[in-house]
Amino acid sequence: MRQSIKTGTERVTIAQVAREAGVSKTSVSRFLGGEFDALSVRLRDQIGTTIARLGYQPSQMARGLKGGRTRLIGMLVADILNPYSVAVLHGAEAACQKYGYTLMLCNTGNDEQREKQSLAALHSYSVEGLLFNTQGRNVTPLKELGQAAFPVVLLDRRVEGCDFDLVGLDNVSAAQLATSHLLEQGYTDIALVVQPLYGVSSRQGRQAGFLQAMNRRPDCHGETLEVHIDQPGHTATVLHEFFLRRRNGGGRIAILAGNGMVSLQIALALQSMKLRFPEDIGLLCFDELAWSPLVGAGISTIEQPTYEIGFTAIERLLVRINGERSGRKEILLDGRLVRRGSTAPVATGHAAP
Amino acid sequence: MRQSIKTGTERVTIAQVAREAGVSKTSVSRFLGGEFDALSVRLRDQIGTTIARLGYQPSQMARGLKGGRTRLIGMLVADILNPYSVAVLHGAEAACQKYGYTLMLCNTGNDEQREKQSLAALHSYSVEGLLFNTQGRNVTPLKELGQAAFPVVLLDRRVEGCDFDLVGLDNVSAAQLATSHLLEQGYTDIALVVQPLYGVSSRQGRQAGFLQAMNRRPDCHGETLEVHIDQPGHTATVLHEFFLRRRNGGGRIAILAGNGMVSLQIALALQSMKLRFPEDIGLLCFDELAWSPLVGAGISTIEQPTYEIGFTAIERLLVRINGERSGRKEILLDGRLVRRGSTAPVATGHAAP
DNA sequence: CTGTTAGCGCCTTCAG
DNA sequence: CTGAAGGCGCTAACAG
Repeated sequence: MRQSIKTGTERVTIAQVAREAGVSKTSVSRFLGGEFDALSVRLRDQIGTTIARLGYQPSQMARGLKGGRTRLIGMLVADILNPYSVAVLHGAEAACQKYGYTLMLCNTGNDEQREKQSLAALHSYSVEGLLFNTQGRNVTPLKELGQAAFPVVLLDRRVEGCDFDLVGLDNVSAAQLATSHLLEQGYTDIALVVQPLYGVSSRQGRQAGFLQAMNRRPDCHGETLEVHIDQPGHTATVLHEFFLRRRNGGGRIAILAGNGMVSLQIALALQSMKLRFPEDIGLLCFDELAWSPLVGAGISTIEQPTYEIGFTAIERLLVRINGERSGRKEILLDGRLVRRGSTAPVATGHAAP
Repeated sequence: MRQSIKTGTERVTIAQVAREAGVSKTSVSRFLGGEFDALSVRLRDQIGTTIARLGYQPSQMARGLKGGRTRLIGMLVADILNPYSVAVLHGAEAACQKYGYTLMLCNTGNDEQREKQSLAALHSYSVEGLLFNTQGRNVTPLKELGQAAFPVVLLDRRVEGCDFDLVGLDNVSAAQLATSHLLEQGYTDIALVVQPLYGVSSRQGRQAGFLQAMNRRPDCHGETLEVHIDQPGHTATVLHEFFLRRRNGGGRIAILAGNGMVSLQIALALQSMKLRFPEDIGLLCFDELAWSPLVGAGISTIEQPTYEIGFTAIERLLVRINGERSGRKEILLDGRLVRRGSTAPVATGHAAP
């Protein structure tokens, strides 16, 4: 006879519904499970009415406890401040809503310790599966999941030694597309600017595509520049050195930014160096951002189908959750080139001041 | 003796730990609950070792079922594509991680139907509290929560007829700050451009601050422009009309953008109208965005302490969850003016082409 | 078609 | 200090 001190919201239970409807809990449970062919019309109506009247909602906790169907999906994001992650999250959340799942979100901030803790947290809630955008280093905890055949779909970044499904961009093709575009526009000295390659397969893929495209043009020069974007001024320094190194070669210089975070740093660096694009330097960026059309004459980009990536990843995960046991599958979606002023061909050599 | 067909990850249970450690489930439970003073050192060690060896993690589902402490917090976001929401989410997620909670995220896309469904979903998982960034219209389901004294903290937007706590920007002051800045810089014809005011208290607050500041300057002209940013070209049209209407008044025109989403539309519109700032028009935007420094001579902004808003909101929610019953509390944080080129005072009347 | 009986994994009295 | 027993809300055999 104790009163709940907590909220006053006494949760309506299946037992209450059963009692008020004058039936057994089992029947109510069947109703909830949609087993209508196992219920007389009379019962069905009584139960339906009572549920509506009481505003009853089954507890997913209790349901999950029994059968393991928690209808929960965990999502681990390497960096929630990265617009890419958010865009993918958007698609994933939409898919979850469509299929009746709920997303538990953890941001790891590219930290392996937090990644591990978050993994533990999600596990403790018996999520049915995981969408995983890993930070890349020290992936032992992930591997354990793999051995346990736990449903996991990787986002964007592959993990060595694990045979998880993956959904992401076709990085090699996209980078080829990007590089070819720059070459076609008459750029001859191109720097691919990326965050540290180590451990991040998508960056490596983009580099591979870049190199392949450059190799077809021995008359042109290509190099990869690694920048630490959390280190203030680093991008500007690296860029400056590159520019000094190549400016007198007589070629036309361009930069290919490896992702949206890098794009921002590059745009800021170019601004501080007073370099305009495309007059002084060509610029093409991975990731279409809200502001891509706005800066200078507009920045050309490789747009990723981010919403689709997130949505597809959830669908793939649900397939796994529903028991599919086939081999590892990679779903690579195509990037799209968005041409803007920053890669326009400049008539003649327009010298910087 | 049935094998789990699902994953092969046979969940380690408290019973297993108890058996292997040669103790009772109760003792293990005490260990988990931190009741060490009720355990002999020997037991404590045995249990600790066994837990570590088995990699046991208690099921939050089962825990929650019993006592209601699910350690789950639901977050309802009006629009995940709004950078503001993401920034707040960032802070909220960090706070959750700090305090051992996990976030269940739902995006309502500013749709009242989805808001209602998401609410139901979160409820079914027995979240202990809710962070709520409502779409504003039709708030009956929210009110029911209020009557049940369920812990809720509102983000950014107030809800009429509910006495929930709220964390957000001090919109009135921030708008005064913004408007004053424009006036000080010599702008005389100012348009506050916002999304529809109806039902969204933060927009109304910003308008109030704007009007208050304008009223102190009867020699200047201020008006509020509502735009529908999902309607292509609408912002440009409204802006164009405003510009035509005021350009011959001899005053200096400026725009105050009501939030980040609007800022983007305005920047695009101005670009298509070939209007430069500050030469042709002044521009000040609510919400500091990654690209604010990049466009034109840089866009002046009112920066919100978004991370802090999210973090504080969680902390406030936890206070409520832990039983605080005091009256409604509003925590309003201050905005910060970031001066850039877009509100620079222009020497003389610089006519547009 | 319907209800009874057992748990799911954990916490919480209540006895030793 | 320790453990046995009961129940949280729900589902899943197993009988009728």
